[in-house]
Amino acid sequence: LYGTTDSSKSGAAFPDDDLRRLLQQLVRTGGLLEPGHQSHDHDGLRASPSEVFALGELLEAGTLSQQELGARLGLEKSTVSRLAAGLEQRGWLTREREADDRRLFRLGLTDEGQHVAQRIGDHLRGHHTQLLNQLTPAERAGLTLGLTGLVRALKTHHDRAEA
Amino acid sequence: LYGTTDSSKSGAAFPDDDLRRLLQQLVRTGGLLEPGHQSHDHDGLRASPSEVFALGELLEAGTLSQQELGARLGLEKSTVSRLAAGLEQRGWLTREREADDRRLFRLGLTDEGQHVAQRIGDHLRGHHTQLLNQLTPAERAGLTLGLTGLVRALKTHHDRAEA
DNA sequence: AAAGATTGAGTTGTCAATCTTA
DNA sequence: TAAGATTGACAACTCAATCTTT
Repeated sequence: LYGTTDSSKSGAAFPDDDLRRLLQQLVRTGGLLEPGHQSHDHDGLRASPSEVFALGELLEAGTLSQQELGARLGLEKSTVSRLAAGLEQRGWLTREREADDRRLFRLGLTDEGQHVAQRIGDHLRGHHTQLLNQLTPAERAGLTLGLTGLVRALKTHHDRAEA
Repeated sequence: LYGTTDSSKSGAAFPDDDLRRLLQQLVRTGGLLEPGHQSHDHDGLRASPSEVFALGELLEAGTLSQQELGARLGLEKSTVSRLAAGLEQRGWLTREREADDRRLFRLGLTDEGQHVAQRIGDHLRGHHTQLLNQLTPAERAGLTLGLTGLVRALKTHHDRAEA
């Protein structure tokens, strides 16, 4: 995309064309989170990718406010609001007003929610492991190194835009 | 996500936890295509990420059917239908029924569409180059190697699911 | 039938405006 | 005022059903 054609016009010569192409392919194939599907079955349990992530974050953190969850997920507070409402309705999540500061909701997993999070987490782990096992050790090492740098670059870019 | 907690339960020990965490961060921060924004301004031109990609594909390919464009973009034919309609309305794209087989639309860029594609392409290239310049050479090399492998793995996974 | 494109319904997200508590 | 959460309007998808040409 925007790769081979007319590199003369931009004048500068972009040496990392290959890398850019790869990123685009990656984003498009998407498959990192089992793609295309906007929702997702594990053992008969249905959850959207964001719901899956949310359960994972809560399993890891114990309890979170909606804001905190939103920050971890990279989602708007409004999205988190509806997300949490949905999970609550399915009985996977509890929302209790904080005693100290009643503006906050404290989100936590129910017993069933923990069970679900655990099952889905295992499923995802397995899927990812299977994918990564198809890479050579050198590819895995390179990916780790490269993505670390890329995340750092994106983060500074993002932070700069906020200020 | 699903990383530190309770690795005992799955029994197998997942050695590539770091890599999985990185991928998740990447997907969430998203910023590869200038994130968060669901639409996107360049030089006063407004286009969604998919529209940007579509223009790029057409610039590269010359003409495409909607199916072909959808395949390259990883989008449903229905999405492509509305996408193409929108670009046509803005005067950036032409849709002509194929003479040989009138089921197909042959999509092509108008002169203005080519101009826009060129400008946006330059902008994107610049953005990506700027990002990648923040990486060390080793990180760039690793990223290229690792993503090549990952794209391959995702592709085989995807192909297997189709069959 | 089968293949390309379209249309309608539902999901997941954003952004902007509002409500509520501090 | 401002911070957390909610609501309403809209965008960009997917999926399933349909229309049109082969």
